[in-house]
Amino acid sequence: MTLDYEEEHDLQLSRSSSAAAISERTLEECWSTLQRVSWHLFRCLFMHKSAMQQIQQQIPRVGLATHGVTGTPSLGGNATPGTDTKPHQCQQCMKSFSSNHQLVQHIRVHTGEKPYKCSYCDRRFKQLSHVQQHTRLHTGERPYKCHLPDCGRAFIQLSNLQQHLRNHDAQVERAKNRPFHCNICGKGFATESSLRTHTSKELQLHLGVLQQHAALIGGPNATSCPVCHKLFLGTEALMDHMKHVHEEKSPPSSGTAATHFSEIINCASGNGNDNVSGGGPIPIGSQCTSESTCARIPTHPPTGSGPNLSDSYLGKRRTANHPCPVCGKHYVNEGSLRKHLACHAETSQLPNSLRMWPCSVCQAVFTHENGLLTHMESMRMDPKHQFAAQYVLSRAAAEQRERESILAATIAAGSGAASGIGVGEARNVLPMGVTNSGGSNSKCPSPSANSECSSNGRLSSSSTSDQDQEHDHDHGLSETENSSHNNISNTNNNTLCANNNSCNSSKMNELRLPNSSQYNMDTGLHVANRMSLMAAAAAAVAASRPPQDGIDCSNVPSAAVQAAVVNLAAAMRMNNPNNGSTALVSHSAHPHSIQHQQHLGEHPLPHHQHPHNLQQQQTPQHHQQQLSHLLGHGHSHGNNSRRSPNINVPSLQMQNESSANASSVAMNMNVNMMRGSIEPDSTLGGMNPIEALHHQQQHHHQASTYSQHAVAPSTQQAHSQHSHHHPETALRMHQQAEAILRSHEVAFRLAASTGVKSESEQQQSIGGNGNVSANSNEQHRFPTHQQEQQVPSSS
DNA sequence: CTGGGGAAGGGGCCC
DNA sequence: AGGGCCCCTTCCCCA
Repeated sequence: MTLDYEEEHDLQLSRSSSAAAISERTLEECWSTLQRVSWHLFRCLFMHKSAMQQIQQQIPRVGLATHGVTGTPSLGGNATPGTDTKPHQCQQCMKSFSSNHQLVQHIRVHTGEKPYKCSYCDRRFKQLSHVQQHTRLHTGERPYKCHLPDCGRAFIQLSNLQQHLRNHDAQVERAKNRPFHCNICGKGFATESSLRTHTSKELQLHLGVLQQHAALIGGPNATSCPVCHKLFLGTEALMDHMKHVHEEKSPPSSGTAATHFSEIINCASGNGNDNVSGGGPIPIGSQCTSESTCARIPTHPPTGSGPNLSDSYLGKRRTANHPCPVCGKHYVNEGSLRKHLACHAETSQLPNSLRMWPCSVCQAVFTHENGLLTHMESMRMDPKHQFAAQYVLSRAAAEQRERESILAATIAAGSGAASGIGVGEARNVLPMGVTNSGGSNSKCPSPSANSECSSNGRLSSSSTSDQDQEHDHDHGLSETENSSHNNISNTNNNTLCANNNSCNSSKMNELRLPNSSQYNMDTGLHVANRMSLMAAAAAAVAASRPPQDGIDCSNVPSAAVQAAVVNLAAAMRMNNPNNGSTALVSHSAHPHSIQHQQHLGEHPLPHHQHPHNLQQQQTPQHHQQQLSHLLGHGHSHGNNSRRSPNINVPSLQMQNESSANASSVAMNMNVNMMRGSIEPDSTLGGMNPIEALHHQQQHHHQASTYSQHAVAPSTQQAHSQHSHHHPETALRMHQQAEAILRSHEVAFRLAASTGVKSESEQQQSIGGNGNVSANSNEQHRFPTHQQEQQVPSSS
């Protein structure tokens, strides 16, 4: 070995003489020489002596090779290290190849030669096959297709397909390794404990969002099931639902949802006391003081501000770096922050001055309607935006027509009312400027307008069963664009969309004067104007009837009282969750109805069954229960004429303050949501004024489909009065509503005693409000001439 | 940060 | 011997 080293040393010394000429060589030659020397040193150290001796014989030739890269083997036929079948060695990297062809190809790695040029672009390649492969980019050829069902992806390179298939396998494998699936989001988990951990978080998230949603549409006592999103009045009913429905139906792995939900409910109740009997809503983002319960419930990442429900959803993909100046919660963008600011009285004015027009598909938020329209116009060819764009743009066009017709109708109606307009005349003006002639549904130019979720681009119909809910969840999450947050938004959207009919009038008001503070006042005036028209029409109805039962004609309700009646009906309609909630839980059957059906031994209705059918099955006791929770005591139910004297007016006073506050919150929060477009009420023809009003108010709710983002804790009343910003204003409105209620008491007594209508007739018209309203609702969704003709005449 | 797809490049093998 | 094909790895980008 020593000899070998000496020999090698001599070799290097002998080269040192030639090294004097290094300066004359190119750097490349130096590098090549260095590589060769290094390689020989390597061989001196690790190879057998005999081999080394052989190498020494070869060294002079190697060392003297000028460029070291030749088409002929420089080391001889079997001198290639490690193998005898690769005689062709690269003199640069000393790699050996079995053929000169391979060596030449390899040498291009060093030389950078790219002899093959793409015929479509300027790219050049070292191998012809690479050019051919690259050419597929230009030709669009994707010869390698995934054979798996529901995939069908195609690839330019086979290796990419193979990798894709491996991904498929990996997904299946992951699914196998994660048999515990979350009932809410569908995610899989390897262990039940991890599922429980996740479920707790998920329930908190959903609970918050859904609670906002529930409060918005169902009043302060309403709450939603985080699993199936059904709406309940009070947590007691919800817990009962969770216990009986999801505990029983759920597989063992998902049964934890109900358990955890109970924990969270108790946790959210504050002190650990069973506050559920109170039926109060769970405070959004409330801090739990019950350590015994909360210790088992994982909390959200420590943001310093407690569980932030919205943040957690949004934060999955984006950074929440827009802090709320009031509570410190962080939001991912300014739009989200704006919406949140409406929650705080201190900043509630701000969002109104910065009202938003969010795209229901992407996260874009615009400060002007034109921005949204432009966005939709530009994105209408985008598959994701296609439906929403069509919907928004068509509605924008409809709104324009609507504004014109409103103006004309208001003028005409005002003059008509002043001169004692008849019912038939009123009919022509009451439906918000849309005459009852023709009967064609001109208000929904978009095919998606009838869909309940078109604003979101998701046109799936509502679902009733829990299975459908799960299905919806699964698909919602399978869409990568639809994060959990979006999923919730969809839920809200579904709910609100189905209630679309009730939102339209306010939406129309909003659209008339969309941007100024004057808008609110004018909105109220416009409402009042409509109310007066309604009252005039109602008065005409009453006047057209002869006095009965010896009632003095002087006691016949005056137009003002009739107006109060109508206004009350409006207030009741707005406040009563039954009207909306039948559709509020659009994607699921009305929970109360289902409960009631279950009590009656009936089967839950299929999801396509219209809500009004469910509503019809509600019991008066059920209404009474709801009345105790909601500001709007009355409901235009068939039995209303009997129950109206029992309206608990004082309770209104009790709830005024909270309702006013809530309404001030909701009004701000819902401005965005209320930006739903108008759907002209062409189907209202043939209704009496009250029916028409109910119908309009249903549209008022329905209009909320337009936007999906704003979900705020609010009362239903606040929802109905969203256009008023100040709590004082809301309070005044409530006081006025109270006065109206009192007037209504009188009016209804009069109406009942005078027999303006038989009870059966009232069930069809007023009392059967649910029926008629729902019919109108259904007409709205599936308008036909026949349906219009089926509307019972009020006179 | 992670997963997935697109694309390029290097090397082996067959004909 | 050389063209062509295939496999594999790696890098980059995007959601």
